Amino acid sequence: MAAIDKKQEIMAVGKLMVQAHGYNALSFREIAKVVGVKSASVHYHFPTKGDLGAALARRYTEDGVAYLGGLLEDIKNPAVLMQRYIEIFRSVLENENRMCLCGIMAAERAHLPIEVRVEVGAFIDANVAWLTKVVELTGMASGKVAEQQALAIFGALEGAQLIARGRGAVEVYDQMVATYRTTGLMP
Amino acid sequence: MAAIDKKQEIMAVGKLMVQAHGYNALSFREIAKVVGVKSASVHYHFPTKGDLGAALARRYTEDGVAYLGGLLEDIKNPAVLMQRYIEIFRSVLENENRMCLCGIMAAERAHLPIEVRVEVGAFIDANVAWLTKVVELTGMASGKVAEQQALAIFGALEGAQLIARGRGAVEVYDQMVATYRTTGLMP
DNA sequence: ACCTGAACACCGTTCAAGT
DNA sequence: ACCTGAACACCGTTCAAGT
Repeated sequence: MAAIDKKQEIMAVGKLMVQAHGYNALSFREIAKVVGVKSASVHYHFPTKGDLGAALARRYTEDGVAYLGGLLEDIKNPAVLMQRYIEIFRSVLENENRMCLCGIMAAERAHLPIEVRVEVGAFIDANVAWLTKVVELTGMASGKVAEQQALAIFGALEGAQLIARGRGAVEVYDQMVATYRTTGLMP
Repeated sequence: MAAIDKKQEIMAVGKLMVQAHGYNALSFREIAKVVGVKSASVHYHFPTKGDLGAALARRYTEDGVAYLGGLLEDIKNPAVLMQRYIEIFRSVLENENRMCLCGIMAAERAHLPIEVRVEVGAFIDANVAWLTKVVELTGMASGKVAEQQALAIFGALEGAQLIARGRGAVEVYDQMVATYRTTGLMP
């Protein structure tokens, strides 16, 4: 069988770099070393760093959407759905203190090339859309109000992940989520 | 009168750079150009980039603590105190879409030098301590529970600022805060 | 179609040398 | 005490040249 596509290898290596240290830690020279080519070759596949970043974010969103869509088909209980969603954010944190690829990019968003920013926006939109459905399933709210609550939930979880990561303690994430729940922000 | 201390000038320029684009956008060569010296001279005042970043964070925390302390003395109504706190985050966003200097650094925390990380941690601690007092004033909670709620509020506001900034829309911040309030996360 | 070497303009950092 | 020039090892990017 043929060797794995260089393009796929580059994306795999790049994804880990971003999750570990953010977009600006993406290094063409570093990727080249790991993949076993020269940095100019990486530019052949992804002309600019922005192209690579955008490709990573787009792929990540596609995978996430597929996964969340599956959950929505399999599970009808909104509390369980939310629990699963919370666990996604948690498991990424547990995995070498990484962050959701788009979450960390959202944090860097201001100094991101426009093409990456667009993909990160698409990720946020997809998440809020999914959360809106879950909120509606709970009967807590519907329509515009449900969407607003979904956005608030997303923002709160992003913030919790960020701070827990800064502390290097998953327990901080758990604690914050627990408070979000008891205060009624999320089911 | 003598020219302003070069060290102070460097810090003033550096502060704006971080608030606008984050820690990694801090450039010794760029600062040197603006201040009118060579980059090696900036290193004379702040040996490493970490030293400069830590100094900026420490100063920012000191100023913040002084301001918040003043609020606590002048205002006894916790709802008003919280309103003021929310407005601080909001006004920074309005000011050229900047972010709280430590907020943006908190987002970058994972790839920050340790000495900067410590200062950012001190900023978070100071904010949570202040928020804990406000929560206790409301009578919503006290002791450990109040502290947990304070942490949750801080994280939620950070998240809201982050996302609103990404969107480039202050209204998103307002909307999220409104939801935090109606759901009972904060007074 | 894919890769490379070499160059360009950027970094932070170090250090011997100047005043 | 404060500043500088020059060097070092890093960036992303470009491009003519190779297979």
